[in-house]
Amino acid sequence: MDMMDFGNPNPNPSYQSFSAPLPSSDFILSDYLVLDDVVDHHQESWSQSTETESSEKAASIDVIQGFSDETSMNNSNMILKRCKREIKENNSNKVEEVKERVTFRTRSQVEIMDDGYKWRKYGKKSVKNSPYQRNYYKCSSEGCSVKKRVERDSKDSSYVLTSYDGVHNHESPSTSYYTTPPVSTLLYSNEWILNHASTNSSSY
DNA sequence: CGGGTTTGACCCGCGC
DNA sequence: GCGCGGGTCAAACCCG
Repeated sequence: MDMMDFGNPNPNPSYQSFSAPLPSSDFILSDYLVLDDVVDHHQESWSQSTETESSEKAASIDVIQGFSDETSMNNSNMILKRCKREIKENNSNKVEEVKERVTFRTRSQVEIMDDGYKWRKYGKKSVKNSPYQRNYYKCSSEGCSVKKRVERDSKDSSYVLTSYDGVHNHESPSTSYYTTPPVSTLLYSNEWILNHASTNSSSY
């Protein structure tokens, strides 16, 4: 299986290489979505509506704001859905358990994308309502529990859905791709999107 | 031989 | 309680 550089679709707030994807071979980055939990909650449609989703999960918090203008986002080939934080209640105490999940939808002919981190495949499952199988990967770095799921979009097989769960607690093995110093997690969530929404429009 | 992949089994949560 | 589906485990296998 060919590997290809995917820029860095990585929820790790410390790095920012999105602006410098290195297209190679048959990788086509002509359409790009940043989504949250889209696989779980929006299977019926990839339409670009954003108005009704936040009400689906009362515990969800939008950390991305300021993109009401979908048209402008479309023009940059990158459509932001939202990033959420899930809050879970734990017995007596209300514990805020942050589960960073970011889902990317990428038009690609291959499913393996090199995002700068080293992944170890640990499972593969067939998915209901999809002819394609979902692959499960863990970050192979010691002590890092970041996971990702990769599956092909059942509605449009030319797209690959990549979901990242968690945040890397280490640097990417290929730090040469990264140029921006670390910023705080929540700040990054905004800045990362904002920067690329404004700078990527002519990248592809 | 070490590290990654494959794949069937197992676990768990959820809906009925 | 039961079945289903998603997620994970781990032994076997593969490959450099």
